Amino acid sequence: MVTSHDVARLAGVSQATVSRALTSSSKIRPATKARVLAAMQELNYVPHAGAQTLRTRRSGVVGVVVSDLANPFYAQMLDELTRVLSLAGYRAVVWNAGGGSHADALQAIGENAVDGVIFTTATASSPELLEAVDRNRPLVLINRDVEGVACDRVIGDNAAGGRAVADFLCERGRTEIALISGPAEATTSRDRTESFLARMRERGHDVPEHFRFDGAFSHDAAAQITRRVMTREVRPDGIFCANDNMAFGALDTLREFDLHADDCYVIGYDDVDMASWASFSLTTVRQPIREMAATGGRLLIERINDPERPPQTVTYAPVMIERGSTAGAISRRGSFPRARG
Amino acid sequence: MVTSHDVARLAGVSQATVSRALTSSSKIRPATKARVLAAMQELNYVPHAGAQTLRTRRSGVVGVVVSDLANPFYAQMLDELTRVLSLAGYRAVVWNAGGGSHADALQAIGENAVDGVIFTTATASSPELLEAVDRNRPLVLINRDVEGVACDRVIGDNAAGGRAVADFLCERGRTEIALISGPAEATTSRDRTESFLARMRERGHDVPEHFRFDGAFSHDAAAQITRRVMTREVRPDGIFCANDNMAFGALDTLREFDLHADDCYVIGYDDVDMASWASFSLTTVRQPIREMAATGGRLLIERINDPERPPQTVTYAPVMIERGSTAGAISRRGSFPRARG
DNA sequence: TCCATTTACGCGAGCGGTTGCACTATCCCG
DNA sequence: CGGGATAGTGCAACCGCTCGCGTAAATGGA
Repeated sequence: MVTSHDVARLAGVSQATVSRALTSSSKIRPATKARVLAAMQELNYVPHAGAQTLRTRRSGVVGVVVSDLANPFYAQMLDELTRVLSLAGYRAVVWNAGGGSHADALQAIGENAVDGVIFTTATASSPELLEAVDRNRPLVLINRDVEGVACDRVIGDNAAGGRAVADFLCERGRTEIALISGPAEATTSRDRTESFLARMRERGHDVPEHFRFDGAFSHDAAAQITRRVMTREVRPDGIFCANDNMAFGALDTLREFDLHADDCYVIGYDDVDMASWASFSLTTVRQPIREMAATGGRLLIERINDPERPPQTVTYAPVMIERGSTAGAISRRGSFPRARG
Repeated sequence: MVTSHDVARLAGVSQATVSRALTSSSKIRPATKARVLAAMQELNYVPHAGAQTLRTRRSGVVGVVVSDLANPFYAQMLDELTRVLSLAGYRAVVWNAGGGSHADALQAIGENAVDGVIFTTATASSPELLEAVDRNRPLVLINRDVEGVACDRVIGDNAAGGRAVADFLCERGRTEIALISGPAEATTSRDRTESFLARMRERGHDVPEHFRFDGAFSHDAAAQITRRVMTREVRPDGIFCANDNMAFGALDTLREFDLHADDCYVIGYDDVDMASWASFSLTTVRQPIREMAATGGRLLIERINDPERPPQTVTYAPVMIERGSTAGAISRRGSFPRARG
């Protein structure tokens, strides 16, 4: 391995000067800097990241915690995050879902392996998280509102989104609605569904227990639930899914049964890219995923550079996007269910 | 920040002994180890990753280069990779696509910031890559066959897959085929399409120039191309897309036009999760994505632990998966949801 | 031309761990 | 009960880089 000493020897300067040629802050004569850089080039010198981290307490790495990359919402989020972070000169290490990824990420920040962490997972608080916040670790929560925790976050107004869906459905005369929510721990799902239910109740169209389901944010679970509910005696004329991924599952099942928007509206949440594909044409509530990701990245970097900055919360207003899955006349067109297995 | 010295003081041992309590290899009396661990616990001690890397020349991090997380193929690949790597005690840093990500990743390995790199991008060779291989850096290529480069790789037999598609189509009597290939640099696309074209020619059904397109692995580009080709005087009765993502685009357009498998088969490549969704029901060539990812992870770790191990190539045989997008006998049904532009 | 001021570079002390070596305490066996 | 082997711990030298301090060189003004 070639070190700064080797470069120094070749360039005829001290090792410290080699270091100065790298850190733009320190003063060095242009001529010598050029000589050093030439020597680096010749030797193919690359500074040792670990050594730099050890001295500077900066790793140039940030952690990103996602919960399921098979879910396009997280994939798009990560896509944008890696993009903006690398533009800002940071690398991104990714923790994927399951089990201990939160604790792992917080441990990594303790190890000085990462300069900060972005959580995109929608689960609630945890002792480790609170402790990390207490220690003033640079943390950003995207799409996850933990009350009373002083840290940066960027969120969509899920409660407003849920109400918008209720209003939309009622105004179209669809009031027999099935609700497929996400996992109980996910605050995003809770906010969306609770405000949805409250608004439906306000409007006099309470959603009965037997029309409420937990789809765990999963395509297959939602498809299954839809199958169950659409083969019942009393069927809904609309389904609200707490995210797009589940809505795709619902649409898949309806398509199997040869059912249409006429028969049953489907509404999702997030507006991932696929929602606009012709095969789905999904009515949904738009969250500006890429913008939220970019903002999250920005907030984290600002905080890394200024740990004393007061925490900020950036909120995005939801926007109903109307597409084919809620198009068509209000009246039902019979002839169902007709399952194909 | 609490260091091993602090722990040593509290536990009444030397700093070196604290270190020994961490590295399982070194000998230490169980009693003292327990005392040290207790002290660590009390002080919330976490070893400094950078310092460890500096001494041991191991970072416990591996790099993963992907080219587009909005493409579910890469998302699933990364999903599995992060899973197996974290199981093996490694963190994963992700480079995303565009421009310099290859060079960045190879630089990171030079910085000792990562112990190895997995490339999942299907582009051809590059000088930097060859140099890194020369230096015996731990590298694994997934889904990317660079000839004459001595490094580990895991690939699907793309040529066999392309031929299988040609045979499948011809045996069904579909011979007016449009081909939507990936970007020219992608060896995977080249292998699939060239062998496909060769086999079609062998069978006496040459694919004319005006039925060959470059869809750049992109959903929207493929949708666009399909729109163009299906509004011509002479239309194909089948479309072979070099990956599933483009096939979804083709299906979307066919659906807009209210066309069905009767009118035009669609075949993709990869068999991502979505391909089996009822809305697509896409006939495709299966690559065992998750298994390939797991194998790639394993190969990299083996090589990190034994740099002298001769490079291995693991090849997976392709499997045609037949679904609705090539089910000719099924009668037309009304399209749902009906697209509204 | 000479002195005061600025600028550029070398020196060396760490950053927080790991590990070879030396030393002591302990053990086993005759 | 004594001597050699062994296990457990401390000491100190690094790993490669950054940066404060001090000095030599360069600069500017009179």
